[in-house]
Amino acid sequence: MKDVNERYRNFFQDVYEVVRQVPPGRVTTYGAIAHYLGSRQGARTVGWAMQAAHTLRGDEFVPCHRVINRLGQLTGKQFFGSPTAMQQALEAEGIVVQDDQVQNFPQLFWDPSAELQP
DNA sequence: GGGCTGACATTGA
DNA sequence: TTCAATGCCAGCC
Repeated sequence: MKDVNERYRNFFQDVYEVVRQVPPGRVTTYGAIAHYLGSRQGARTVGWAMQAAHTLRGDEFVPCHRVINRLGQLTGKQFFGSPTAMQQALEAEGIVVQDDQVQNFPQLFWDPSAELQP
């Protein structure tokens, strides 16, 4: 609370933290992360954080392939270098992806606000 | 220094 | 019911 301004600065950091907490075989959405951060409509910024995240690596690695839109579509697959890399990554974890769309999405959905408590 | 864009989501009509 | 407009933050021109 002392630094409300810093909270925004940690927005990316917080996004990475949440995405890293996503267990294998599960997926989350931009809105869920944004809601967890306190900004429902900030989902757009979360997507921007993902773009910056895919440039990171090593300790800062973020499983962006587990982050998709609420429609279950692999919107950012094109940023993985290969249009199927994201799908391959998800399938490797047991997630069924068909036509760039995650099957049983509601079942695989992982809500940080519900699973992860602040 | 100011304005636009971007891997989305929610609300209103 | 569906379509359109709005809101958010950070990076880039």
